[in-house]
Amino acid sequence: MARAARAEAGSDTRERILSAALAAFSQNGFDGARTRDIAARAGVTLGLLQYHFGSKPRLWRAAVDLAFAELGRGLEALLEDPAPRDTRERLRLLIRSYVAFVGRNPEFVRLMHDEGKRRGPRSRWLADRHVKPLYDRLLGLVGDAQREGILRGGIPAPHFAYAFVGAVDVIFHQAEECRRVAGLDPTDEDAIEAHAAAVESLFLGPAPSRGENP
Amino acid sequence: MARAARAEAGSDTRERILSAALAAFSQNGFDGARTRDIAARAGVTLGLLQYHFGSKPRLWRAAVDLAFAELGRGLEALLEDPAPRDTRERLRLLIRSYVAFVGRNPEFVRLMHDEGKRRGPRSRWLADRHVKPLYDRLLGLVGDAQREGILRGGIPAPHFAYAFVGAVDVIFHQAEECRRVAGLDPTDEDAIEAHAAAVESLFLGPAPSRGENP
DNA sequence: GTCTATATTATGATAGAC
DNA sequence: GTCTATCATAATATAGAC
Repeated sequence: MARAARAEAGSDTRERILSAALAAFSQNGFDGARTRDIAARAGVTLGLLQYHFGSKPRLWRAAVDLAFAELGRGLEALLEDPAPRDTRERLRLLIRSYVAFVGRNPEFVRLMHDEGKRRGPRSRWLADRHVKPLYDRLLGLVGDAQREGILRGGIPAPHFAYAFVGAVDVIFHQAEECRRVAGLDPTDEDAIEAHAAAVESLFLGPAPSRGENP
Repeated sequence: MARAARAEAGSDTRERILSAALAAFSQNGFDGARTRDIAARAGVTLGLLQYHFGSKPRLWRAAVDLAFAELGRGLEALLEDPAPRDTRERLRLLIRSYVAFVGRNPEFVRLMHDEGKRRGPRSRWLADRHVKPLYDRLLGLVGDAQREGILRGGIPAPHFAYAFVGAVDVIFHQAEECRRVAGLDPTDEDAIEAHAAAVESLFLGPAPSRGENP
């Protein structure tokens, strides 16, 4: 099994590089991230990055694919599997899960925001390959929930969708700023929980009949 | 008036450079922006940037100061001058003005988001000098409005504040992405208006007694 | 697969003429 | 104040040994 062993070892290194790249790109953006730094974080040398990924843009794309795969694993299970009682409860779970995912993986939002503001091939690749499918699903959910009267109507779905993801994402995207100006670490589990409750309350309205004090 | 004329000319060039720098830094981030490109956009040469600002970080700070000065002019007038009827109406106007400002000056949010995610001297300078004062005022407004029952209570003010700015900012920050995935240009005046209405509805609740159709 | 060079640009900064 | 060089460095990418 010499071949399998080699593949195994190589694949492990590949993953360490990818993980380091994800961290570097999300912290410093595409331009701010340095391939030398990524190699050092992964404990390898520069030449190996070139061997495995060929170029900085290719490495970036592989890292983005990884980030979205993690999001997929975090959300798919929820959306398909554990039978949600009704649409409202399904939405509530989705909000909770999304806030928890972003709170624990803020690098995901940072990657998206670094490119979402630009024109250019990277930006288009990201929008077409990853953002569009997510956006379409979110738009569908919002539209359905509005028609069922669960979400406030009268708000165009795109504006609703962007207001929602913005309300969730920014506190985690700006975690450093938040720590400094608000003295609050939003990535604490307590803060994640508090933010999930805040977003749920703002977008779903106060929970109906759960026996809490007025 | 030879001296004044020279100062005038110099000051005009300085402003062109600053304006070009603001555009470049907000589009591409600090690391992505190139001093050569900024010089070209301003119609001057590299040496002149060095003469006027000394270094790239100093130029960046000057551009950020400019962006926040523009925000200040956009909001101060509103917060002080045109007597608002009551707290609710004052909040409503503030929301409208902030959405309009961000919609017409998305570079402002992009500057903040490029640094708010990082550690480092630039990030700290921005947080301490510009973000903290704004944040404190917003926190005060939110707290007051919650006590008066105008804003939904039970949400910790920092979470409310970040949810609010996020709900406003992201659609404009991600304008390029939004055009591509949603087919909507959020910087259109109509879209700005629609987003202001969406945020107002989400955070202030439906307008009371304005005679619209159910 | 992994490393140690090295080549090639392109960047921020400087020096000095006008 | 403004421009035209030029410097020094740091980045990505390549070549080739092991």
